[in-house]
Amino acid sequence: MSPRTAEQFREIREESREKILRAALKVFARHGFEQASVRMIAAEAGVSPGLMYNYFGGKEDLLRAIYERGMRDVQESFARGDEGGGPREKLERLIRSSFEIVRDNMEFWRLSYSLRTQPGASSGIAGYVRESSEAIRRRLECYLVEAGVKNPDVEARILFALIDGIAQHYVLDPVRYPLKKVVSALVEMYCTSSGGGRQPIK
Amino acid sequence: MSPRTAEQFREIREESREKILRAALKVFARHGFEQASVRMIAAEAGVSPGLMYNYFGGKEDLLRAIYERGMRDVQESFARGDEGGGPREKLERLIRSSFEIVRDNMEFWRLSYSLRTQPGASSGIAGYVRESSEAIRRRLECYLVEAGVKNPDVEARILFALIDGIAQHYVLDPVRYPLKKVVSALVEMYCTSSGGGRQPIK
Amino acid sequence: MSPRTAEQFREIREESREKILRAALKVFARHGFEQASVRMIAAEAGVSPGLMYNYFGGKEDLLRAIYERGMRDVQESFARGDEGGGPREKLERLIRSSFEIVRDNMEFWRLSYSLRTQPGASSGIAGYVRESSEAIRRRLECYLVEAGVKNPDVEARILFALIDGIAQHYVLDPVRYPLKKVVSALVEMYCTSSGGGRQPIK
Amino acid sequence: MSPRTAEQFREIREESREKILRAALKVFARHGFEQASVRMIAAEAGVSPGLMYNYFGGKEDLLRAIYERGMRDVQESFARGDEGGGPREKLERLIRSSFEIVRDNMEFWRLSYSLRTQPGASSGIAGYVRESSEAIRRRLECYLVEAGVKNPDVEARILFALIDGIAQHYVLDPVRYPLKKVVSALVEMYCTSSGGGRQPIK
DNA sequence: TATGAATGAGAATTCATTCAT
DNA sequence: GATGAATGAATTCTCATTCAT
Repeated sequence: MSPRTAEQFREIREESREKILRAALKVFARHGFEQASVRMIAAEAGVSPGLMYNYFGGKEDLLRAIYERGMRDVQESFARGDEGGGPREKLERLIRSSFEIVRDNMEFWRLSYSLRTQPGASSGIAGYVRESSEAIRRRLECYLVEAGVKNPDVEARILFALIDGIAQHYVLDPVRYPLKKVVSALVEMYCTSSGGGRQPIK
Repeated sequence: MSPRTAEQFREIREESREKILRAALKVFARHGFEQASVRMIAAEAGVSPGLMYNYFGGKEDLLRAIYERGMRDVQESFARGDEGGGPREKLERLIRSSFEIVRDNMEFWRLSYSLRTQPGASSGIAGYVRESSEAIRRRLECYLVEAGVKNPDVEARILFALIDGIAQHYVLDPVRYPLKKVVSALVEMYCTSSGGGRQPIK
Repeated sequence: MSPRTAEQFREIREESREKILRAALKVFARHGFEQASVRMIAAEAGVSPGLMYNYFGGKEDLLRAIYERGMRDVQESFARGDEGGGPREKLERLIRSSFEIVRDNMEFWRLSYSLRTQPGASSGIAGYVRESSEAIRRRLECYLVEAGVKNPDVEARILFALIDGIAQHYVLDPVRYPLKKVVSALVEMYCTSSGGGRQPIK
Repeated sequence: MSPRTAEQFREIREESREKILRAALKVFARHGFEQASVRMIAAEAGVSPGLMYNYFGGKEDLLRAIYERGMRDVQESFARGDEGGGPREKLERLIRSSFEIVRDNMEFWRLSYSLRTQPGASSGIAGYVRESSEAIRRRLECYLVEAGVKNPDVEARILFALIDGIAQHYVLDPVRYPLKKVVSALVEMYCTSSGGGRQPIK
C-alpha cells in the first residue's frame, strides 16, 4: 500500500521516538516520574498514549532511555574537557564544564536529582542512577590522584559534595541562584596558587 | 460513666499516633511519599488502614506532622549548639552538630531530600520544605557574617552546598560513606588557623 | 457497686434511648438517611457512637424505630380527629389535622418523604413506608365512601395526591409556602356547599 | 495515520456514552443516587468501572448529564403542547402531556423525585432540581393567569400539588395505579364547564 | 451503662497498559 | 505506524460496627 522505503520508515520511527523522549523528559522533570502520567507525556508530544508502547516497553523503560541518553551526553561532555593541560587547568575545566552541563540540561538534572533522592526500591532505575553518581565521584578522585593531592578519597568526596550541592541548589531555583559567583569562588578555591583557602575564622 | 479514664484514653491515643508516625516515616523514607501507600504504612505499624484517619487528616497531613516534628528537632539541636564560644567554636559546633543530626535522623533526612528534589510543587508540603532549606542557608550566612568573612552570601552558599552535599551522599549510602573523615576534613578546612585551604593544584 | 434500683436503670435507659432517637430524627431529616452517619447522630445526641448499639440493632433499626413511632403518632392524631360530626365536618377536620400534623412534625415528614421516594431496594424500611402511605390513602377512601361520593377510589387518590403534594411542597420550603391559604382553599373546595369546584376554564 | 476515521471514533464514543447514561439512569432510579455505586452502573452497562470516567467527570457529573437531558425532554414536550387553542384546551393538553411525559420517562421521574426530597443540599444537583420544580409551578401559574382564574398563586399550588402528587404516587406503583381514570377525573375537574367541582360533602 | 479506639469492607477515582482497527 | 476506547488493579478515604475496658 505504502511505497515507503525502509529508510523512510526508519526516519519516521526516529522522529516519533525523539518526540516522545523529549516530551517525557519535560514532563518527568516538571512533575516527577511518579506523578507524570503517560497521558501527559502523550499530550505533550502530540501523539496518542498508545504510541509510546511502540517505542518503549513502558513508562519505566522510557525513563531508562532518557536517563541513559542523558548520561551518555554527560560522559561525552566530560570527555571533551579532558584534552590536555596541567592538572590545574584540567580541574578548572572539569568544574566549569560540570556546571555548564547542568545549566544546559536543567530538565535532565532536575529529573536526575529527583530520581537519586527518590528511594524507589521498586524502581529498577534507582541502582543505575546511584551508579552514575558513583562514577562521577570516582572520576573526580582520579583527577585528584593525578594532581597529587593528599587523601584523594576524602577530598574527592568533598569536591563532589560541593559540585553536587551547588548544582542541586541551582536547579531548584535557577533564577535566583548566583551561579557565576559561586562557580568563580569555587574555581579560585581549588585552582589558584593562593589555595583560595577558606578564610580562617578567628 | 466512662469505663476508661480520660488519661487512659490519652495514653492509648498517644501510643497509636506514635506508632503510626514512626511507621510512616520509615515507609516514606523507604519508598518516597508518593510511592508509599496508606496500606503499607498501616501494615508497617501493625494497624488497620482506616486507623490512620483517626489521627491524621490524610496521607498529606501525616507527612506534614512528620516533617514538622523533624524540623522542630533540628531547630532544637541547632539552638543547643548556639551557646557561646567564639565564631570558630560556634562554626565547628554547627558543622559537627549538623552531621550528628543527620546521622541520628537518617530516615527523616532521606525523606527530606526526596521531598525537596521532588518537583511536585502541587504537594502542599513542598513549599514548606524549600522554606526550611532556605532558613538553614540563611542561618549559615549569619554565622559567616558574624565571623567577618568576605562575600558571606557566596561563602554561605558554598558551605551550605558542602554540608548538604555531604549529608545527602551520606544518607544515600551510610554504610560505605566515610563520614567521620569527611567531617574532620571539613572542620579543618573551615576552623583551623591554617585555613585548611585546599591544597593548591600545581 | 451501684445501688441503683431497677427502676432507676429503666429511667436511665429510657432517657438515653430517647436522646438518641431525637438526635437521629434531626440528623436523618437534615442529611437524609444514607448521608447521615452514626457519628453525626452520636455527636448530636452527645453520646458515644457505640452507645447506639446498646439500644438499637444498627442504623437501619434506629430508622425503623423512628419511623414506627412517628406513624404511631400520626395514627393517634387521626384517631382523635375522628370523633363525631357529619361527613363534612369529619373531612374538614381530617384535612386540617393532616397539615397540623405535618407542620408539627416537619422533621419526621421530611424524612418520611425522603424515604418514600428513595427506592432503597436494600433498605428494609422501604416496604413499611409504602405500606403506611397506602394506609393513609385507604383511610381517605373510607371517609369518602362514608360521605357517599361517587368513584371513591379515584376521588381518594385525587384527595391523597392533593394532601400529599401540598404537604411535600410545604416541607421542602416551609418558610415561603403559603400553607394557610392553600389549606383554606382546599377546605373550601371539598367542604362547602358551593362545592368550591374549580373555576371552569373558558 | 489513524486506523479509524474520526467519524468511527465519534460513533463508538456516542454509543458507549449512551450505554452508560442509560445504565446510570436505571441504577440511579432503582437504588437512588447515593446508594448507586459506580460499579453497579458499570456492571449494568456491561463495561468496566473506569470507563465512566472517559465520558463523565464523575458520578455527580453523570447525574447532571442525566438530569439535564431529562429536563430538556420535558421542556420540549411542554413546548409542543403550547401551540394554540383556548385556555381550556391548553390546560387540558398540559395536564395530559404531563402524565404522558411521566409515564414515558418513569425512571427519570422516579430519580427526579428521589433527588428533590433528598435533603442533601450539599449535592450540587439539588438546587437545580428544586429550580426545575419551581419553574414548572410558575408555568402552571401563568396558564391560570391567562385563563383568568382568581388567586392564581394558590390555585397554581393546588394544581401543581395534584399533578405532582398523582405523578409521584403513580411512579411509585405504576402497575396498580389507575392513572387513566385519575387523569380523566382531573381533566374533568379542571376543564369542563360543569367545573367538575368536588361533589359537595353533605 | 457507656466509652471510643480499632476494624475492614466498600466507596470513588486514577492510570499504566492492551488491543482492535 | 498510529489511534484512542477499554480495562482493571491499585489508590485514598469513609463509616457502620465491634469490643475491651
